[in-house]
Amino acid sequence: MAFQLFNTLTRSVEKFVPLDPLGRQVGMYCCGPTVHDFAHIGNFRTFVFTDVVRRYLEFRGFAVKHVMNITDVEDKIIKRVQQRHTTLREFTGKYEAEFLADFDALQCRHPHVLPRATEHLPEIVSLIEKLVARGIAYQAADGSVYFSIDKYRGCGCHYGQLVNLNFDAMRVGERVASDEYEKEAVADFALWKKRVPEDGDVFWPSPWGEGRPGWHIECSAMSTKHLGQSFDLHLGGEDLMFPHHEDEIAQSEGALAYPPGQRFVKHWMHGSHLLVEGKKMSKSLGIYFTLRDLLAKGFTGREIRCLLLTAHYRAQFNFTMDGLAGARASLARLDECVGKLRELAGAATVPPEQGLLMQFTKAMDEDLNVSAAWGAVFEWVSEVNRKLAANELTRPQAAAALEAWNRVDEVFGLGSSQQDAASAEVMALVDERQAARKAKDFKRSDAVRDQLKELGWVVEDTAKGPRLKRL
RNA sequence: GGCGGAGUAGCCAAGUGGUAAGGCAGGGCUCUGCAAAAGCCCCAUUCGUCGGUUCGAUUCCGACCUCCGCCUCCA
Repeated sequence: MAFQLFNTLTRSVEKFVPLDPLGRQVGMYCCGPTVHDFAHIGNFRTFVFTDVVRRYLEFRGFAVKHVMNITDVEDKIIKRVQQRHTTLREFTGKYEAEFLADFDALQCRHPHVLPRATEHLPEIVSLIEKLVARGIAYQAADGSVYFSIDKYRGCGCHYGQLVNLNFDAMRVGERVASDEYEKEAVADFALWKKRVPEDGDVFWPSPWGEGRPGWHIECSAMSTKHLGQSFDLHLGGEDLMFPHHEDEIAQSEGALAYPPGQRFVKHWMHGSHLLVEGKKMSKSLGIYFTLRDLLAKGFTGREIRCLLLTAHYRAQFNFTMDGLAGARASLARLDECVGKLRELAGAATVPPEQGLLMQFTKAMDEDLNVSAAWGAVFEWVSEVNRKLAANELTRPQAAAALEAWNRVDEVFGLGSSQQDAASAEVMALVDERQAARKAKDFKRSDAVRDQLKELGWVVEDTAKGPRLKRL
């Protein structure tokens, strides 16, 4: 069985083979957040996707170095810093902290390196210098430095690796009036933006005068600094394919001397976008959620993560409240089964049961087919439940099954539900209900059960006595 | 206009040239004082529409319809 991933460069599913000759180290770069506001659920779909890629690589035995940038200087950021009369550092620091709190709530593993654009000015400037030296970048009359796609192509480089481009047929100037720029060609993009009054004190010195870096260049500078000039995986949302990632390739392959056959990134992956309640997300129409909106509605990070994990990353996914309720119900079924296994398994340590792991691996090996993987998990749940009901599971078997689930959950990252301990008051009610049941005072015992329900607890009568569950 | 993706039960969602995984919701039964949980059973003769290829297509080909994404700083 081979581990295969879709590669945007070839538009096909390919066997994943790392650059490392030993086949062990994997360098992975993910385009991180622009910290100008709370991130929304669409952003988090992408981050959960990248988290699963990383976790599955680790599950497969690769030693992953995961780098995710923080874009902490950009047009919107600067505008808001001015509006709020604050400093760049203070403003971006707040949203970066909020982002990481959300990241934690969704149980995403932290990247090993979280580089910030503003902390990589020397690397950025040096990369632009290389491009200028090679004649691929030029300083325009407006003082900004641009990347010349014509010159780049003149060097024998290929622009348009991720998307099929036809500049003649493009609707130029749809979003940005082309006459605002003094670029040689509309497709050229900014590497260094000259300081303007609206920038306030957000600027850095450079050989081309004071200014700030363009957007794309930071990712080229930071990824190659932390992962080397060639690395295995680069991930992001589908909207980043063009121009962001295409420009990253151009900057990197234009500036750095790549030996024949070697390139900037071996494998590009892009996550598809999200619809909310069947509609495109729109801030102006209020069709979007931040994570805190959903937490405020009483959903947990793991429920949201679970829902985001139900669809394949390249398929458009419709995020709905109904879906969240469904995720909650299926998690409850899973938790119930795992909880029973845990009770039976005790502290026994045994190797994991292979059946589930084989089915799971088979599904995930095919470009992270999470739906098929869930299918395997729930078939396993049914089987475990059947054996538990028939009393056919020995302690070591339960421990082996539990261990298999734990391995699967290293990838899904759902963990256990938060069960806080019952208070003395609750325990007293449970005892009172037991006494009433013993005396066959069922009216009283049902009343106590309702009381417990109001306190947020469900009591289940099992062969081993009452069992409490959080509502 | 250019390029790309998708249409599978009430909802979400896999999949295959040989007759449709799984989850949620729903119905019946068993267990239970009653519940809950769990088990058992039922729940798409059908995969956007129309043609074509084939012994056979949801799966391949063509046309059409619908939805979605990118087209210069949006995950």
